[in-house]
Amino acid sequence: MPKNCNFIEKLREVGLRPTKQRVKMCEVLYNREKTFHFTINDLVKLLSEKMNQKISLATVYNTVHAFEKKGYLKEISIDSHKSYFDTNTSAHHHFFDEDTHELIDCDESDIDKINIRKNITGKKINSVEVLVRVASDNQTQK
Amino acid sequence: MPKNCNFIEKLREVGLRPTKQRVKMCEVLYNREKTFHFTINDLVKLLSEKMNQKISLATVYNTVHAFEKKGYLKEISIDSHKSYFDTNTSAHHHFFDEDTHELIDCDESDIDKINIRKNITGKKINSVEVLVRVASDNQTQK
DNA sequence: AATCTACATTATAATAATTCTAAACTATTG
DNA sequence: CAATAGTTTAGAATTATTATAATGTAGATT
Repeated sequence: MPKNCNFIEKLREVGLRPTKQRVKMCEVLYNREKTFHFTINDLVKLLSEKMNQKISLATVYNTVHAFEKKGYLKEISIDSHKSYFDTNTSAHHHFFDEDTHELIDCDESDIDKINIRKNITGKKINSVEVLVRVASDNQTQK
Repeated sequence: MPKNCNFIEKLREVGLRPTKQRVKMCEVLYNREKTFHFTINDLVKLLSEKMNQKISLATVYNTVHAFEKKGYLKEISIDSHKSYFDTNTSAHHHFFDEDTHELIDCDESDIDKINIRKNITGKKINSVEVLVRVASDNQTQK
């Protein structure tokens, strides 16, 4: 979703009613310069603290999953027990900072196109994603 | 850990006492032809059903984490809310079958070496892993 | 081989993330 | 502006995991 677009229209386009909770969540998620990586907990905090918007936890879960299903959010796999989401829904790779637990997007140019030589009969490739784990240079490796 | 090796010795080597629970878990995990991918739940089931070994859930968690810390197991990132582990602890890539939720190892030859051009100041790369999601050919894409 | 002690195991309680439920609410349709 | 189908909500339920504290045991010491 582009920044400062008509969120009401964008929600209607995919068959989601533009409730005030959903529109507010769109503003928080998409009105930013860079793509946003977050956990549900991050988002709830942001909504309540920064926007003093009291949206029920269940609604945040519902909405994030609705946005994901409609292609407005993407879930990212990290080995924690939390789900991370990304407002950049295009196929792209990530760095994960193991010190700060922050996700960083990779540009197209950062990693060459991955060539998969393996083929599994009857299965098609849905996505190919690289996760690069980084950590502070001056510390013992995990 | 190699198949049919001296598990008692292997445990002692890394400072873990070879208790009967740990040795039994070694047998279940490492006495196989191919590498084994599992969740804690899979492992508990295997231990109780196939081996009729009643090992407490807490011990399974403790032991899996102990084995991981000592480099005998590796955690794999999948977007589920469960942790997946792999008896193959070398750096390697995976296929994830979204239909069956099964993990499949990639051979060295399946994917070219990944070249990372991005550099984050003060951070070193700990690992680079590719996850290829596959699904049945004749179904609507997720 | 009996004893000691630090490490392990265990059942159970606690916590954390997420999902479910069912009642109250609201955006849209007619 | 009433009907209704989709939403929101608080709170309960569920699931995965970790903590606790009592009991058990491997390996060292006598």
